[in-house]
Amino acid sequence: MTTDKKNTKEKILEAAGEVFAQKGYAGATVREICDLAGANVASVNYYYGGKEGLYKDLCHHLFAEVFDQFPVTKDFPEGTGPEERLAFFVEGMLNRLLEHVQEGGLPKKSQLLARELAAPTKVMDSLVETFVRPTAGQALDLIRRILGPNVPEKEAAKCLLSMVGQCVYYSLARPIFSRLELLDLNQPGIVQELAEHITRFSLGGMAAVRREAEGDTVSGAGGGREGMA
Amino acid sequence: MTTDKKNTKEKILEAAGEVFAQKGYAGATVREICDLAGANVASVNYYYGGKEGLYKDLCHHLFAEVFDQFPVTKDFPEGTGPEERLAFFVEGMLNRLLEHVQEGGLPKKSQLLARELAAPTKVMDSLVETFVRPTAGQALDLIRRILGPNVPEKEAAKCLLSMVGQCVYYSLARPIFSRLELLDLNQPGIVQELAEHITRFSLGGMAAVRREAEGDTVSGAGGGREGMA
DNA sequence: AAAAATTTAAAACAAACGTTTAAAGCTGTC
DNA sequence: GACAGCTTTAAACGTTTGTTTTAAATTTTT
Repeated sequence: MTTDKKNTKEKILEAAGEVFAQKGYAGATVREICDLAGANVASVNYYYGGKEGLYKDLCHHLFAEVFDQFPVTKDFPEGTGPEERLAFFVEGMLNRLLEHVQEGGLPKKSQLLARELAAPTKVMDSLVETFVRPTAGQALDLIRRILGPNVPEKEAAKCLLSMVGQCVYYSLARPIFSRLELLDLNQPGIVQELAEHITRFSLGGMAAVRREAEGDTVSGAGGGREGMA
Repeated sequence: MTTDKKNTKEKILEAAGEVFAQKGYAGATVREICDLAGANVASVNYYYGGKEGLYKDLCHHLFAEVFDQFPVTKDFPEGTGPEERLAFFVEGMLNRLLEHVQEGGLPKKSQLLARELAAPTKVMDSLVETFVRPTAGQALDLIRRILGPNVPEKEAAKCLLSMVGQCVYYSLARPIFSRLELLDLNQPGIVQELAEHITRFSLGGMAAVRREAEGDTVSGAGGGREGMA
């Protein structure tokens, strides 16, 4: 009963993570996955019904894992302000995207996410509904509270995208800024450092959006909501 | 001498743009490209030395086109502040990434960029050196001027990534937020609207970073540098 | 221990891949 | 018109792809 050696099914899933992340869906081959798993070529069809089924199972497995591991909300004390909650959200989000940096593994989830963004498969639909939509809703609530009642809904959505965009970009654009030598993601504590930056940057950005919505005229006296974090 | 009908070579490049963007490098087939171009299967090898050569030529061709079409700097009047220059930069950058939205074509460049990010090929190196590095340098200069002398270089780099990250995200993450119905990129004037948002958001974010670097103590009196856009 | 169900294994499948080949078509110059 | 130099064509090349098949091995149940 699987005491020492793992299931063939699990070994295939693990190997698929490596190969799909590295080669993409089209680029990966069933043979390479099975070789890496030490299993026969026919195993993929036997356990997952084919290459496509394996890919879908893998995606859901990986995302469920990392979403479980890093929450973006928690039970704060009653009076906790939205700024502090946002900081926690950003750090959780960034951890989900950059988990591999600290754990020292291959960036499987980020790679698969990047590939799904570049070429959405059928998996994208279920991923968005299962994982992204709830998270986005939580973030939008926070953002609305920070922006106040005078900022239109559309502006709040743009702020959400601006904030999430930063998080995702640090994960996605690594091939670019590693070549530019702008930032070394491999130094210790980098994820928390980035989380702090993104939180500060985004709070500043949202303060500017709020000032704009509430009219520039009263900007002299501090706008009413920064400097109190 | 190519009066009406185009060169076979050019027709192949055009068809390659469609197919590579839609299917990716591994997913695209030489046969499909040639069929779409109305050319023989052997043409790709004849003109471009193979699938790989065609892909490289295509990438450079497309990026050169869009970088030419949308500059991110221009000759401003002498006294123009960095904020206004940044607004121009952001709009140019966003136009490069979302050009297809206004022109109503397929997002070939964005797709290819997304795919290169997800799985960098040899092309990524030359793309970064030819197109990205100069642009990043220009942006970093602007950002340094906005942040002032007290902000460390590393913080400036993070601000650059935060700003560029927003621009890229609006282009890259379309498969996600179109499913979330957060933002409709197809409405007229959306690119300029987003450019204004990103500029405002980023200036606010950088103001916050600057305040942090110059010490939070003097934050009460407005920080000294926003509200004058 | 025998029987049944599950899992692994090797081999073969047709289809599709990028590329090559060799011949035919074309265009311009002498 | 004949020759040379590009260009285009159809066919075939050897690989590699995902999947299927058939049988042996293993595990579970009786």
